[in-house]
Amino acid sequence: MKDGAESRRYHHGALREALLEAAEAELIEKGEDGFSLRSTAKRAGVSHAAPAHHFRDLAALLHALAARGFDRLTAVMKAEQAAAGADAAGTDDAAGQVVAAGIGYVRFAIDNPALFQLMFGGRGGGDKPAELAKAAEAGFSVLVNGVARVGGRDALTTEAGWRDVMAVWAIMHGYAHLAIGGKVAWLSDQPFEAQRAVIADQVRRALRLAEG
Amino acid sequence: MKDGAESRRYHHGALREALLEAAEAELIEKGEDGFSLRSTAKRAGVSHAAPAHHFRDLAALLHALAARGFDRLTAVMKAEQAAAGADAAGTDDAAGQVVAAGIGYVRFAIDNPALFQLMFGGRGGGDKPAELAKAAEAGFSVLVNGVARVGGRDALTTEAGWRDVMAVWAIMHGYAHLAIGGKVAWLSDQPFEAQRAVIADQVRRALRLAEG
DNA sequence: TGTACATCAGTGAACGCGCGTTCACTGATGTAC
DNA sequence: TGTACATCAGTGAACGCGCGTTCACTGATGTAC
Repeated sequence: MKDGAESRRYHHGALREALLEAAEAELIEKGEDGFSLRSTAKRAGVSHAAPAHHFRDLAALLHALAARGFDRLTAVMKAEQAAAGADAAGTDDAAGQVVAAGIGYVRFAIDNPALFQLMFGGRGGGDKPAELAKAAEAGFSVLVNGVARVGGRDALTTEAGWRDVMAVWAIMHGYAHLAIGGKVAWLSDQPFEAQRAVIADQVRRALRLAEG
Repeated sequence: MKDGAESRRYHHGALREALLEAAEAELIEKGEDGFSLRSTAKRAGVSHAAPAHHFRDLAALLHALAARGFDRLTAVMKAEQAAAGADAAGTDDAAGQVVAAGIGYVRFAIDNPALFQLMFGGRGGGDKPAELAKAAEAGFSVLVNGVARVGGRDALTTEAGWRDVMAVWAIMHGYAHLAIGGKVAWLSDQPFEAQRAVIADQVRRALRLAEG
């Protein structure tokens, strides 16, 4: 890591990162089944034994990949919130922020279906490392904070707040999962932009807000 | 099949059914990864080559298993509807039927997590047989018909009806998926009965109905 | 600036494993006469 | 009721495969003096 990111000296210098990128590409191409450590190493241009120096085992690699996924999910949600805030810094703002988070959530899922499925209950189970839990929680707290601003209360300690959070999360998650799974042809066929209004409507239902 | 269901003559007589039951047990014990044709055959007490006489290949077995799952999902939804109808054949009935269907949906998922995940986008992808699509549609139509009764319109040909259907489906599906995935400790720790009120509330939100 | 040495991150061969599938086979079942 | 025969549903051996992981190794990198 002494010289820049372009460095291709061998000892590779950034193999861990390269492996994670290769792993994600493999995941996209082959799906969760079909994914393997060996083909990931091959894609990274390295012998199949090399990853052992960076990841204890296959599960560790998948956990790291999932953690990165949660980081990106959080970033996408926040980016949508920022864009929405810029658009209309107006009256309905708090609800608009939750809607934006929801749109980001679904957008991430549709843009990264294989990763999304890995993150939520996919392969590499067992003892999740703390790093992964922490990344997942960061995404969750974007949602919780948004709902708290709408309700004007702590969203996790009151029954009503908790129900709001669960409703929004469930409806976003369900929509994302159904869209990814191709269970609803209409969803899968639409470009994402056409789905924004539907998602916004659904989040508002979950919060018991009037139609947008 | 000449004599009763108890028959254990060899030629087994009901190997296809026995394999499906063994496969489900394997799925529950080992999860989707770890599932294999060979261990399924072994569990059914038969050589690992025997299944080939009943299922073209592994994918065919999984598709059949998923189709059975959809049949049972449909049955559970209808059973909840029947129970709800018996309880209170009253005013709010149409909405109550959708709520009951939603409760049945989630209950099935929680009682059969591995099967539920197989049914929705799990392993054995590729060309789904018509039998599977038909079984899935039967479940879907329970939901659609229920929503139509609430809205008093065809739920699939109007935009508003379509949004109602999607909102209910998404929120049920998301709740089920999150509960199964153990993402929400609170959910996973509760007995199902304690979750009924929460699920009912969520379905009512999806339909834009007043609090139950 | 040069040399000796420890450490680190690769290599490639080898391991044992369980998998799905194919194959020739066998023996029981059901049918035609 | 008995016999010949086709069909069907099993068996067990064998195939080739890709997998995760281990191992002794090698050669480059970085450090101490």
